[in-house]
Amino acid sequence: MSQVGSGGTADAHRQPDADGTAGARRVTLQDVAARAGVSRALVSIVVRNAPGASEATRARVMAVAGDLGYRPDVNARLLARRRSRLLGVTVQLGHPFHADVVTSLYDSAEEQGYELALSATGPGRDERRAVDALLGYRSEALILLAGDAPEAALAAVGRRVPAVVVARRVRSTAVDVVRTADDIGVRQAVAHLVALGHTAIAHVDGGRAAGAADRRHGYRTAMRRHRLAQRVVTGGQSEEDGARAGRQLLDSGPPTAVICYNDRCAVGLMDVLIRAGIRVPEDISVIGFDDSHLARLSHINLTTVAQDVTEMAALTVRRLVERLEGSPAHLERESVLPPHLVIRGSTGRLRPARADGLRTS
Amino acid sequence: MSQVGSGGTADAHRQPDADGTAGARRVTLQDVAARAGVSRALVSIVVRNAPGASEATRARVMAVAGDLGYRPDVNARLLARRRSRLLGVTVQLGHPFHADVVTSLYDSAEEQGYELALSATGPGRDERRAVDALLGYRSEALILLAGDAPEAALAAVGRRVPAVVVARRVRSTAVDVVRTADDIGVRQAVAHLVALGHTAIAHVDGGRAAGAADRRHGYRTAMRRHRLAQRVVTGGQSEEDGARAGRQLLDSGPPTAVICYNDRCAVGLMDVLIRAGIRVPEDISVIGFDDSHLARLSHINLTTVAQDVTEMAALTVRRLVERLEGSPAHLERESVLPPHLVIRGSTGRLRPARADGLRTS
DNA sequence: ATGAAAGCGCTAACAT
DNA sequence: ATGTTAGCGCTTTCAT
Repeated sequence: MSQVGSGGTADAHRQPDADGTAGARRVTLQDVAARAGVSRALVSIVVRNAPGASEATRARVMAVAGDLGYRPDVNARLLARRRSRLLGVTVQLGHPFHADVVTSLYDSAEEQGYELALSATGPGRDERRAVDALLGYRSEALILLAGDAPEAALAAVGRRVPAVVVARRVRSTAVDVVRTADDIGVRQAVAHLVALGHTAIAHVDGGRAAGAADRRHGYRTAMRRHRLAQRVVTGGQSEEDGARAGRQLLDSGPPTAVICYNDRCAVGLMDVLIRAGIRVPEDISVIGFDDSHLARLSHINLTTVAQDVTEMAALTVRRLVERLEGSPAHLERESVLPPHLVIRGSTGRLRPARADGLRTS
Repeated sequence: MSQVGSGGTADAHRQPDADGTAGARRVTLQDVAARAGVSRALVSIVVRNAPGASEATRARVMAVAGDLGYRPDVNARLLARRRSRLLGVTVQLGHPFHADVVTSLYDSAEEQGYELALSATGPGRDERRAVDALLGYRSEALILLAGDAPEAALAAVGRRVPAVVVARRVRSTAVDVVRTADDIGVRQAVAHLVALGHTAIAHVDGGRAAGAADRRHGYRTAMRRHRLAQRVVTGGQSEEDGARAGRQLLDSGPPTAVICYNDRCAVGLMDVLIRAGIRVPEDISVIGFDDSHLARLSHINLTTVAQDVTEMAALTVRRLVERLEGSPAHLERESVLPPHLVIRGSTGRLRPARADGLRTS
């Protein structure tokens, strides 16, 4: 209550610019203890809501703490505690799927009484750097989401601390893996398209991206089973990659349906196609992967293979916690979750005759 | 010394799953010191690369540290140091502009010898929570990027620790602000369109989002100056908002040019327009804001108002460092950076006659 | 129920 | 150049 505005009991009210420098001395446990007339240990008990303090003291201490604007120092806490209860996460900034996963991770972690430490990868900052930072923060375990470290590096990490690699296949047994059955997802996508009457189904793959090999394999297998001609175009994980593939498809005569490595790729592809006058889904059906928020946008309305993000996050955290707390219920290192197809508006029944093909501007 | 582990130089090589639980005991300074036969202080000096150790010792200690896989504990370091040199950042995951800013912040911070702590906001996790986490980590100063906290809360934060709000206007003098001259950006956009012959220029605004009011105001002012009729449509900061606005524009007869609150909004709008058979830029010109990587995608190729992200990041960090280190060169609390228009392919000269308008499907 | 004391892993004077 | 000694802010036995 006292924290909101400018008034209150005023200790917290400071003038950072009065002296130019903002010597914001931290309010410590000691301060609270002194003011409340008790020992630090007792204050510790109270603020942690641990047993061992009378209601009266509890109330008084809490009041003082609030008054002073006391905020526990997480670091000191970690240092003093045997355990840090910190889970480190490497994430690729600006990647919708990662954003979704992290959001779920926050929930799962909190549920289990753990905190999350984030470290971003990006241009000039690879997963290795991110991992180093996380380890330096005393993360007890790592969640590798960024996906751009070589397998050997991942294995090395797994040998130091419990780690789970999310949404990526890894051979090494040094790390746990929680991923989606990518091949099955693509298989479902193919089946859906076949049921709609499509036969000319292309796959814009993800190149060397996480899961790309499996998705490609799933496509090949499914097409073979349906006795259909395969057509794989090199794509990638970004919109730009999808756009490039789209242009290539345009040049070489587009199929009637495309399954893309992921939603971002599909969006890039669709953009190029639509700008060329090809209608989705009337002229061509498009399927993405991830069911990220991109796919759900009303105007995109993309049929896509959904990964069960919530379950992946929950499983990831549970797995790590089990390892950390020594109750290895799961002995297998790999969990493969089934995906499911979310049918939206970007796929449709094959029209006997193509409307008008390209509209030459 | 007996604690080092299982002997040999291969101490770092562990089998986390041998016993089910991964009791990964940390390698401490003490361990290295014992093994190298020197004091902890000396090891500390060496690993920090601080002056006060002979080359010989330095080499030996480093070798041992490498052998043991020693990794300094950032927390303990922070706790022991007078200063933490940690800058906390609230960021909205999955927001392209934020991703760009954070990337630059990492660079600027490193340059100044500071580290970044990230805390994400998202569904079920507001900026307040993120700030709490950051403060708990002992951040010496805060960089508020997420932008969804009420002003009063921001002011409260600024009163506790040096803070700069990025890319958002704030009245309170309790926080520093580094932002772009949003109104000027939009003014440049209008000028560009007018030069191309446009007169029916609409603005899809950002509602209550950061900077939206200024951009709206810039639009109104510019249009008034050019003696053009104003048309403001409610938008928002996401693709979805842009799409909605696009549909509205479609219903009520589209203008010949649109200036959007940001790139994401512009992309959503364009998608809807293009799907309706309207060509960009032949039939309608579209301008975004931010020059995020979205705008640079080859198929989007969006004319947009660029914010100087690099400079914003540098300024933000410098400002904070100045306050922290007591050299308040800048007394003003607010820095407003000039934006500049990046002309790409989504804007073009007005065609005298409209091609064919909507293509009724 | 409360307090005293011993660390957690590190840095920073201050000796030597 | 190297070692000693205090802490940093907190948790945790162990007494009282």
